[in-house]
Amino acid sequence: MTLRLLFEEIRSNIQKISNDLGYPTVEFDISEASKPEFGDVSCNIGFLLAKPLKKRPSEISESVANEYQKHKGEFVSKITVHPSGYLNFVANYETLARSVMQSSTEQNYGQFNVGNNTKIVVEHTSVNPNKALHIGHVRNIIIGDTVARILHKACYDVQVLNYVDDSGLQVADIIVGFKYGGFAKEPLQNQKFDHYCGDVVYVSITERYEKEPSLAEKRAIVLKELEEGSSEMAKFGDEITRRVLEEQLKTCWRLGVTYDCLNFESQIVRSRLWTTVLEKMKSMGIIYLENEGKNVGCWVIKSDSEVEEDKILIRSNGIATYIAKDIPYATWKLGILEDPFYYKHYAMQKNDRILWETTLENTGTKLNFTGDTVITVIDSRQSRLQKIITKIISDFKSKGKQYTHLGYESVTLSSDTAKTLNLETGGKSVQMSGRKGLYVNADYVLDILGVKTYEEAKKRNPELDEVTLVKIAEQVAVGALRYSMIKQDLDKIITFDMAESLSLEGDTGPYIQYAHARSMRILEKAGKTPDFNVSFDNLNTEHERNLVKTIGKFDMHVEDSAKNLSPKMIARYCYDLAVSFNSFYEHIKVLTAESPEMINARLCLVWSFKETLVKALSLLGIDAPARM
RNA sequence: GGGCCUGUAGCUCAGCUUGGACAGAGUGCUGGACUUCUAAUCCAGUGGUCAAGGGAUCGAAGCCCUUCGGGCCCGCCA
Repeated sequence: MTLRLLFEEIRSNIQKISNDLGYPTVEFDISEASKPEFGDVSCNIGFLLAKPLKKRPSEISESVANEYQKHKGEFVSKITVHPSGYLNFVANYETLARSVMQSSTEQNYGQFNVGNNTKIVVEHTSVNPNKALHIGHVRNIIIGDTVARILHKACYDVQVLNYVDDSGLQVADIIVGFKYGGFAKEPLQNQKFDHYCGDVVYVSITERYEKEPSLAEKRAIVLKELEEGSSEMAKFGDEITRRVLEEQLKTCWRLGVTYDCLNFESQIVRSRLWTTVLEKMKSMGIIYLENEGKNVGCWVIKSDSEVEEDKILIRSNGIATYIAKDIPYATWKLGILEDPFYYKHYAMQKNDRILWETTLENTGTKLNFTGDTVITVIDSRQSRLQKIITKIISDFKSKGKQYTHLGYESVTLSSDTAKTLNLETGGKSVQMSGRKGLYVNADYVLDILGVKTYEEAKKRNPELDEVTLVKIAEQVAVGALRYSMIKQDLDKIITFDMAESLSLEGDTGPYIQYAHARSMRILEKAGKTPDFNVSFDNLNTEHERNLVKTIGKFDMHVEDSAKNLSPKMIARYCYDLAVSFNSFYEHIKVLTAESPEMINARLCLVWSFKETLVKALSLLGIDAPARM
């Protein structure tokens, strides 16, 4: 097992001692010591009892320590009291090392049961299928994918959805471009179709609306025809959006992201879901038909507060608004209503994960992609709308169902990067805009990163063949991008700078991957599998102990990360693990250690590290190449 | 006007949920370490009134209040 055992042992012993001494019950903390010289684990019980017992914290800690000395347990070797009042513990490293290292070789090491196999749905990506994915979408995708991976590790039964908004205005725009704007259906050269639609057709056509009112009129007509499912226009729209989607998904797969099911908005609109939900909301009195005032003739959600406006769900012309389309989808995700869809196979993804799509045609296949908890990953500019949806869902009072909006701040472009897109911002960063062509495509970033990582890998490993080098370069490029999107807090804006994103040193994905490559090299050169059935008494330098401890913390970080829906905690852990290893690597020789026993023990440690890092990195969707 | 987020080293950020021991990284800058398991590395130095003020507490970067700065959202757009 892991460091968790050490913590739990100390906790239960102190609880018992405190009871035996007749102390009042307090919620004391067992935490990692803040500095190595204090030991490994600290307890603050002295501070908490100081007031009720009218004694100095150190005095109380002293009494507890005296009792503790009598039966130290399996994992503690030393107890000390710091003058400040803290009660500090030093681990029994031999026991700890054996315990940690043996469990680290298990297949499911790091797993921790938070979810109890509860069904949970994560929806992310959900990009309009009229353009390529840009760096802002990547943050959404990587957060969603990482959270899904972590929840899976924390024993949730996870399904991942991607909502395809194929019936909106943005789609109409590119259709106008093809039908009336004079754009050829095929891009020139080898341009990806999604890049063509977004970078060329979409940007130009929105620019032309201003000068050509006739085009803008066409848009309204196209939009209307798109919503009528059987029209020629709808068929054409379907063909185009599917081609864009296909290209978008290639980018997602390139990033190591996979899904379980694609939901098409057009189908939700045409299905009976919408009318059912509408009736339900009407009958429950959640929405009202406005008889007077500026919203006359609209179905609205009444606002609770004075200052907030009522929210219109159905316009006076009978057409639903943007937010209205999200409500039936939310109920579908939670499985509140009967599922109107059939399912068909869309694609086979890596690791044999099948990607399904919804369909209204009777394929005979019924599947279930719903969950008791739904997590919708959307940037926090949508917080207001998401709050309304959450409220409506909770009004439905379906037992045990929970709708959660996982928000995050947006990605902006640095002033320098904006300048390369011909926008002078005067040193300020700027919000991206698909409409204005102000964005950096994900594929482009990966390509540029790939060139750099390829050159590096080739320089370091001239003997490797081309195919291997290209693969390593791509893995490192993806690692760099994914890590940069996840290491920061969700509430912090990421200012994307092209030049800066090419720096691969320090707190980056490649730094962590490099630690793995180093460990692999040692194991490779050792030429044998280490024997774990030995004593690890000899691993007694600070570097070795520190590495053992860090390895042993994996499951605690999985638990925290899952409970807080905080992917950065795992990023942080991967970095800490790599730092521990690199420090070990620089100071401790493995293959040239003084005795065969020492070599074996250190090889075990390297092996444990490697196994743990690979598992932790896989939660971030980052591959760990053996060479780089 | 209302709501959400944010302010910690020159720059980018951890730490804040759950208050406690001298406030940590990366980057930058200065210097050092490759005939050695890959230097995408390591080691040392440099660098901070934790935006400001007040409050409760034995104790605040953290909790509460006020103020100031920055971002975002408040449409019969999506």
